[in-house]
Amino acid sequence: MNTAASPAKKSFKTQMLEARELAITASVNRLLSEKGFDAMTVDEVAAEVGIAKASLYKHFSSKEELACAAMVQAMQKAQAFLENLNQENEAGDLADSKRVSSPCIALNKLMATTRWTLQLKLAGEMPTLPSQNSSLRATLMASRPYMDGLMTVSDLLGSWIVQAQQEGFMNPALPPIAILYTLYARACDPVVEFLKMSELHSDEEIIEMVMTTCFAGLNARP
Amino acid sequence: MNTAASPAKKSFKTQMLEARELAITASVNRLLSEKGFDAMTVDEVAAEVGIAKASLYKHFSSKEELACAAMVQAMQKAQAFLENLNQENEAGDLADSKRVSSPCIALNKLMATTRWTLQLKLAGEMPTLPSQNSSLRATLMASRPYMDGLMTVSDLLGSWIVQAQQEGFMNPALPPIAILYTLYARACDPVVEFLKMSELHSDEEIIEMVMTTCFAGLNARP
DNA sequence: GTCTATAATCAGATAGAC
DNA sequence: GTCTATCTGATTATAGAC
Repeated sequence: MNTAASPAKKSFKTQMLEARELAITASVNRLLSEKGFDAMTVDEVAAEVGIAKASLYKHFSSKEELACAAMVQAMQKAQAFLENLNQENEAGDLADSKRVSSPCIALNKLMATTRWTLQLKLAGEMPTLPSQNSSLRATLMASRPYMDGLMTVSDLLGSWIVQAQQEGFMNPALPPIAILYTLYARACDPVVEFLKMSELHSDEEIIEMVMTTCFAGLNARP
Repeated sequence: MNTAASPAKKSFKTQMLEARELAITASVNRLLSEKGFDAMTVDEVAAEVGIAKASLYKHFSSKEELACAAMVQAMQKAQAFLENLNQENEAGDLADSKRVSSPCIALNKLMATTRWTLQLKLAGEMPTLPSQNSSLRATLMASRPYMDGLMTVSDLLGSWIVQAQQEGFMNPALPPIAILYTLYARACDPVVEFLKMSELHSDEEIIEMVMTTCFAGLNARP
């Protein structure tokens, strides 16, 4: 651990190491998004990063740890996005006097987050969640950084959901937890892949369709 | 193939064989629903059926064929359900004079189908679709019975979707294919499992919540 | 820390007796 | 057709030289 007095002291070696590990997690992230945890092999990761498999195991003690590191990184990225979104809107509220006490902000934040999630997914940067009982689940649940990130993200989204319900923009009959899960599920929505495979629509159109079905539903609105 | 003149001629041996294969597909169906194709092992199937693994391979030439047979059976079950639903409603229309030309029938059929799908899923009888590129996909796409069933089911659902849109009950801005995929996706919706794991709601409540988010959306309705 | 080579394990598939 | 025993290949993980 570095002291605040010598922040640049870790430069050479550790910086190289961190860069290498960043390259690894980036590759893992892409492969997790493309094939999922089970189908991804450690050989593939090593090949894509460009180092020997044994070297990978010097950085991460198992395939699960490897995937976990990538998931933690993705979770922290999400956390940063959400917190930034929160501050942006608060700042906007204060600065723009025309929008003072503008409603619908909580819903807009939730929609912006969902849109961002879908964009990541279409870009192949969204590691698929282990919805089924995988060996990865245990590792993730035992990972403090992952669980902390998940908790923070869930708390933020949860507060926006409750707010949007109180403001009358989201269905108050739905338990917030059900809404939260429904939004999380957009990160692994097979509809996105199916529509992408059909090649009938652009990425933007796909996002808008999924956003519509998610928030407005399939039924017609008056 | 039996002639119509001797329908009972296949009785003993082939009947036993068909019963055995039915038991196999039933076990496969359950395991596919519980763990998915990749996580399911042939050893497990053999153990659950109560025969040796080698005996399984006398019936099915590969793990893919094994799963395919179960998927075909599930698909035919779905087809039967849909066709029955179709006839039921037509008969009801003619018999009950009060309901003649009653609208909303197409939408009701779609909702009934979705509800049925969710019930199957909660009962552990819905084999998970190979959303990611699995070796199973190729086998399924090469299977005439499966593709025929899929086609029939899709055509029926598609016609109901278009009708519901024309009658003003479903969002006409959404391409029918997007609606079709969205309904298919309910068969592997992780929200169902998440809510089930939370143990806060009964199966009926879970179904109603997912139905609401699917058809009415997350947003409030006026 | 990185490499090559290899161990260890597990799962799909098969051989051959009955 | 069913069984036990075995083969084969793929994959995770490690040993040991550099």
